[in-house]
Amino acid sequence: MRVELREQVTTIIAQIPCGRVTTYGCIAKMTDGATARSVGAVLRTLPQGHTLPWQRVVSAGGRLADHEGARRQRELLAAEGVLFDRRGRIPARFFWP
DNA sequence: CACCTGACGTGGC
DNA sequence: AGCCACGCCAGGT
Repeated sequence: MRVELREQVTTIIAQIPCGRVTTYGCIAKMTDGATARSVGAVLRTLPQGHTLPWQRVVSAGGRLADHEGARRQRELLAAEGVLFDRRGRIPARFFWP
């Protein structure tokens, strides 16, 4: 993918406050031409040792995307105060712009 | 170049 | 609610 795109995406994710989340689609709209799928591609190919709060990126409707780290993601979010409703979804009040 | 495979979103049923 | 096409696009084979 284009380098500027990776930079835009990583920059945005780095700005998500602790205890808040945002979606792939939302990030995509903030960048210049990215799609939700390409945002996912960026997260998938992050280098080892990065410090990005990747756990704060969720799917539309506050659901967690189905991937290997989903279990871990849920723990990290819960640890920073993000709650899940009984259907496993994150309420809108935790969304960052 | 032609496929295939995803950390997606939306709309229809 | 759950399932399923479809559109989308970056990377790998």
